[in-house]
Amino acid sequence: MRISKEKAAENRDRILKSASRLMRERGISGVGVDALTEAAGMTHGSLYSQFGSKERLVEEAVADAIASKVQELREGTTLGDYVSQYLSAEHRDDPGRGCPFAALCCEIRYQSNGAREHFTAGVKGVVAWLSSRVGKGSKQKRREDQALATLSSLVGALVLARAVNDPKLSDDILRATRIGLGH
Amino acid sequence: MRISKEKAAENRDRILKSASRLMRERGISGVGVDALTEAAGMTHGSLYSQFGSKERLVEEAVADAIASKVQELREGTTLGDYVSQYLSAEHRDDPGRGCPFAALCCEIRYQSNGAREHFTAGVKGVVAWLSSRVGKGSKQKRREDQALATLSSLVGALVLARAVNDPKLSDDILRATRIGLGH
DNA sequence: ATTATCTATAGATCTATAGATAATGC
DNA sequence: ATTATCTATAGATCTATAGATAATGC
Repeated sequence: MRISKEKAAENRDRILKSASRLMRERGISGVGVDALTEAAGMTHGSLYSQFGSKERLVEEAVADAIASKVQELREGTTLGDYVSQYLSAEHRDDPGRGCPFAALCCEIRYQSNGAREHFTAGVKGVVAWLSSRVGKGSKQKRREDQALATLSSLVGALVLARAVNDPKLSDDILRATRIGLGH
Repeated sequence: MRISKEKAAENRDRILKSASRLMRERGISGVGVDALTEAAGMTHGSLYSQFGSKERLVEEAVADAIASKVQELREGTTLGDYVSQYLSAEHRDDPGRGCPFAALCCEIRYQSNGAREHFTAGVKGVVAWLSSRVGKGSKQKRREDQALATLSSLVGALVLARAVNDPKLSDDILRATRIGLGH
């Protein structure tokens, strides 16, 4: 049952998109090759012909997740929009389509150099984006520091809001951090 | 080869302490029952007589890790001390003895209710501690919000500093967040 | 002829249990 | 007699590979 080049490329992309979502929902070590390919409607064999190993799929999926989130930013998002969307209950409750930094920040330490490289490049990209909208009028250096501190707040708040058991505490973390960032 | 009650209690504690450290170093799903007991000088069989399951050991180890970190706080630590120690290169490079929130925040979602409960209670405890030293003179509500935002910044910065591949970026995240918190 | 996918399976690892062992605790 | 530990092993799951299949692409 050989498949056309076009169809094969589609299948590859479907595995990549499923992986990108499942990794964020269940963690990288929490999802096996069976689950990854089954979600794309295939058996695990095709993962190996398309990517060679789980490790390489993870690398591509990390890059893809970050790229598609950065894509969303490009179209004239303001800092205020970004912060309030980032620290919303909707974002907290939908990790699969949410920020890859928040979803993968703890696990990325145990991954391949390639995956960590993509993650790091992604952080630099978002920090650059934030730098251009934060602390208007300040010096370049000061703005980059503010961007780094802002990203830390955002990621920390989201991750903690997802971690705790108590819905009120979770809401409070998001709201208090929003206020702390001036939104 | 039965062991005295005293010795058995010591063994139990040694498993607990190893688990508390290994979980933070390698992640909960990154460490198996063999590694957990071997680090305490025993075979995996004793884990089951002492704790019944990995799940219950994890619950106790989460509670123990948090309790021993809170212990460190009690003795007249200032907010400034806490922040600069928290955001230090030493803390970043020694997760096994570091903050359990930063180490486990992403994985705790997948754990038992018991483990999440201990985590959540720990967060509340540290938030209360921070509330009493933050924004002197402000109203109670405002101080709690500041405490929540501070904890988000701390955890986010540490987790990101550990995640990225680039040592300079990692240092910058810690430094910029320290400045952002006014230290 | 090439190759994307599937099926079957290998080999490693992971959690858990059963039964044996031997010193403690009564 | 009780019980903490060890050893052996079950059973599940995980990553990866080999070989068969069958439609594409030349």
